[in-house]
Amino acid sequence: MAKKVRVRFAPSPTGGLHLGGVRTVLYNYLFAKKNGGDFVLRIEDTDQNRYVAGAEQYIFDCLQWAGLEPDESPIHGGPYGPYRQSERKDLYRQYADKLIKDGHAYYAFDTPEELEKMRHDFKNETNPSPQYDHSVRMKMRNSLTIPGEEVKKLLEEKTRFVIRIKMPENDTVSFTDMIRGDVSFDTSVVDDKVLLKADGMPTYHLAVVVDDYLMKITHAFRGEEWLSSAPVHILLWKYLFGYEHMPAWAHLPLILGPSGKLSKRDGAKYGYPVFAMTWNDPKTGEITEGFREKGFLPEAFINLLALLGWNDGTEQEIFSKEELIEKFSIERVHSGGAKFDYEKAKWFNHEWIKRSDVQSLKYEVRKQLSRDGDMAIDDAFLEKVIALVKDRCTLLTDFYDQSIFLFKAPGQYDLDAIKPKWSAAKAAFFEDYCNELQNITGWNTETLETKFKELAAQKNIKAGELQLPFRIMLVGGKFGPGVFAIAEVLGKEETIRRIKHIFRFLNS
RNA sequence: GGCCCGUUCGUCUAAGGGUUAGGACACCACCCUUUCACGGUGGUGAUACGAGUUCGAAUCUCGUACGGGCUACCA
Repeated sequence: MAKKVRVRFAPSPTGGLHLGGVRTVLYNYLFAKKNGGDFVLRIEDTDQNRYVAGAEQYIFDCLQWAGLEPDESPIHGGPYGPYRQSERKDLYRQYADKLIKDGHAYYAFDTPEELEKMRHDFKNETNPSPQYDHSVRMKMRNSLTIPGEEVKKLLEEKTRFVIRIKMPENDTVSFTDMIRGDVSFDTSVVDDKVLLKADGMPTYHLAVVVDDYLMKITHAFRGEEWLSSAPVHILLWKYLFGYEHMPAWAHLPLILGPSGKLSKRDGAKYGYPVFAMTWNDPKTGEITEGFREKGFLPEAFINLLALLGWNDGTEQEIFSKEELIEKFSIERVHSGGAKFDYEKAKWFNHEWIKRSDVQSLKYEVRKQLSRDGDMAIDDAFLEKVIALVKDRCTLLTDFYDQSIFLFKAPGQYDLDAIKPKWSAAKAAFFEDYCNELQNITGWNTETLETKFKELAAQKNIKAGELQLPFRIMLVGGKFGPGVFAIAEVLGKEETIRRIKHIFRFLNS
């Protein structure tokens, strides 16, 4: 009777959702789907000070865009709600009380000033950042040092207090991480973490354990930055609910920027996006461009994230979401941190655009083309265009530059590319070619090319020398798909019009 | 400083005692194409260092170095 797999992603709504966050979501999601389990989204908004309006909705939107929607969440609902920790506030106190009753936690009345003084007084060469731990707790103002009667009085007077865990002194806490294997900590070196804050809100440490228990979470995946505080959580599980209910842990390697952990703060400065979608910070007014707006396909985004630290053991690199669900295994996640490589990320996107069918790209491409004002675009025509240029687009945004000339005549022409070699003979060629085009039967790439080459041979001009001028006439510059294919899509009337239009410049 | 985690081409990684250490991105060359890409072929390029265990170590052990994370009434 194996328990039903239940996993959760528990972000705090403080800003944009970065690469590492989405990858954590992805691994949770894949693991849940693979094992027929549930994926829950829980909002960890216990810090009023860092709360940012709109961030929660933004996270939902990111998950929706990425196609990683949870089964249970504040908006989807579910049997274990509420899914916002701020709305669960009253739940946590009883667990903190139980810890106190059992001697695993205590009240601490120290003011911020007193804490600061402690850190200052105990600071020295060998201990640059003193902690509130077994070595100092007996020198502080808490229920361990203050007589019971007095503690009672302080509580009755509503003196501000926090509840701290009382870390055992000479114990070893160990657990097996699904990615790293056995990890152990000496409890003497971890501090007496605050579990319940003065405002009555739990800290992450208490909340994560209580909620994982209440929500029947079976597997807990989170970033490696949590590894150091794992002993606190393990102990809390032992004191409160027993190891038999504890989820299996997996601490995911970090995704690194050029120097260290990818930070939410310095998004723009790397030269590539770090957020899934553009984040507009209401506090600073700062706008940080996301992968979606940069022109990434959600399928590609997920694919590249999955492969950042995981592979299926074969040489396959392009995976659909369905394939990922089928092949994913947490044990194959690499344990080392991965530096993010934007070039490779773009390659994934390029591969996905190339493999996407025309239909599925229509919506996005239409959006790109309407960048500078809405355009009436014929559906069938759009399909032809996409088929013609998609292989040369790395980002969705490339569709504009690669194909806008098919919708409106070029704004400028690279005449310098042809003028030096222009001649009366060439001018005559194009004049005759126009006449032939007028009467051509079967307007397609092959016919256009055949006629072009026949005429060139007739006039004794190398066809190659005429192709560049032709390209400039149709495209405006030295880029784009094959000229004859372009002419085919452009159609007879427009092709002739463009040849004649630029013809005038060249003959003058 | 302390604790924890990590370390294979520039980057992401494969290889879980025996391989000419494989692939991908990027880079370079050639081919294709008289545009630019795509594509094709080939190339440069790595087991951090030092000990040990072993017939044999990228792989196991220890030490060193380096990198990262944590060290808040933030998550």
